Amino acid sequence: MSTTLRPAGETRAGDVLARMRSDIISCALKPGTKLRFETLKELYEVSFSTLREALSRLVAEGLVVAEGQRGFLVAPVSLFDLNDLTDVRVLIERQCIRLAIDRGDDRWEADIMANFHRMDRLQSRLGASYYLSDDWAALHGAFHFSLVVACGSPNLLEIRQKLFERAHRYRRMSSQFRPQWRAKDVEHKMIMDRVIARDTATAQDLVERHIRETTENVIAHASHLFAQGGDSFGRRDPVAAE
Amino acid sequence: MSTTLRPAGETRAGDVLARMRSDIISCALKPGTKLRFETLKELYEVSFSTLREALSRLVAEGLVVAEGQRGFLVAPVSLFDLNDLTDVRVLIERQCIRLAIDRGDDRWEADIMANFHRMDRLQSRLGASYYLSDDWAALHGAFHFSLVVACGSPNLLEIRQKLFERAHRYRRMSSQFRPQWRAKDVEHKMIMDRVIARDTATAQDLVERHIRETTENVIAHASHLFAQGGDSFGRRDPVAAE
DNA sequence: AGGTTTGATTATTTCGAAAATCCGCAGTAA
DNA sequence: TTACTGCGGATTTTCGAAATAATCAAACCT
Repeated sequence: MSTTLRPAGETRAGDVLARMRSDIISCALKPGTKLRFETLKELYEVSFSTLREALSRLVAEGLVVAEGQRGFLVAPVSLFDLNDLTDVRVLIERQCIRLAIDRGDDRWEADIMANFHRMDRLQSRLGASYYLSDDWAALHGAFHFSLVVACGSPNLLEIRQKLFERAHRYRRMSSQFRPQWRAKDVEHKMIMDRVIARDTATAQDLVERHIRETTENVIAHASHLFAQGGDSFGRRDPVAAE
Repeated sequence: MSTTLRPAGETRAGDVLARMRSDIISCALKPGTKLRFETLKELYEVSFSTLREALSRLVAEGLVVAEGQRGFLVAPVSLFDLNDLTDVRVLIERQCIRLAIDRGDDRWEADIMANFHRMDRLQSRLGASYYLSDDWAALHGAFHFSLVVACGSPNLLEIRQKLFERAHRYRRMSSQFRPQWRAKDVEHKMIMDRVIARDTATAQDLVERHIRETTENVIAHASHLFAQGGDSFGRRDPVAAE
């Protein structure tokens, strides 16, 4: 499971939260799985209350759903959710990019290049199967984050981060079946170039295409996974007020 | 405090969650307040673990912040946060309106009119101080929700709802100092008319103005409250990655 | 035979005590 | 005086058992 071995720093519940989040995103805990307390207690070596706290927070992040008095389960995946998620991500990411280009300074530009370089180097070191690596995924996430960090909006960044993580779960679902990923590195370089050139419109369009094409790839390679669950696939009730 | 007395239906933690959320939004629990467990245990008549679960969820909703191993406190307010919140709300709400107008059907239109009517009637019944009423606030929330419910995006609606609640806290902060609110009902009617007429551009602009003017009113009447806390006011560190 | 109620089993939810951690203060040394 | 260190009290965090609710199946009634 998760290889995070940092007992210090924060609370134990916070540690379990981070590990569970990682395990859900990486699909070590599969979508739709019932989360039984006894099982989890063994897996993460903590007690009921601590688990409950971690689960509660994951519910609010949308990675776990709570069913009345019938426990928790890993948030199911569906074609509908993936498409909806993609549309919302495009909206948020375009705004982030726009603001970041408006407000970013030299230090921001340098940070982007540094992050790209690290991602790029690891990519060539890992070869064709880089997309399976959790380390690469972390650097990939850091690169995309560095592009928008200068937007200056904590709220926007927080929303973006949660959506990014949920989307990562879908990417991860499909990656184990995908023989080879397309040349994302070229796209990343183009996005970086347009962002640093402060070419807002083009940068936004490139990022939107980047997101949408990834979603299309996921659907092409992993859509058969959505049907297996039985429930929660296809169109959801659109009047799902909270 | 909260007058919600429905012990049945959901779990006790869910009940406490709802009551605390209500109390924070209505400023019965003031921004920046330290949330001591002993105090809360008396207030809500539950035990540590149950409180902890409710608090954890509120953290993820942005209404409470957790400080390492030093407990929880009601999320502080600040001019910076209010402005940021407003900008993000405008982005989200404009998109919701656009999609709802695209996708809404007759039933949706009827629902909007019904909600407006209920809000409008209560408003005239309450007279000049309607903005102090929690009941009116609930109907006001329901009206705005009905405008966008047809957007068909669960993710968008969920984000919108959380932002709306956080904004409501700011509205509430200022309402106790505001001698009289401007004629919001006229604005609401105009928004409804343009939405039902499927006049997307105008409806979006009206909603944006509605949100921004409310924020300006809050700042005009309650900005002095932001300074009292001492910390967390004015510009925040823009590189506040999570 | 089909459907419903009852009761045993399993899982979740809640509780309050015990362990771990933090904060303030006094005492000491530089 | 200022900075560092160790103790006492208060608060948070964690734990596992007890209470509560849901599930499943067998027996019962229609």
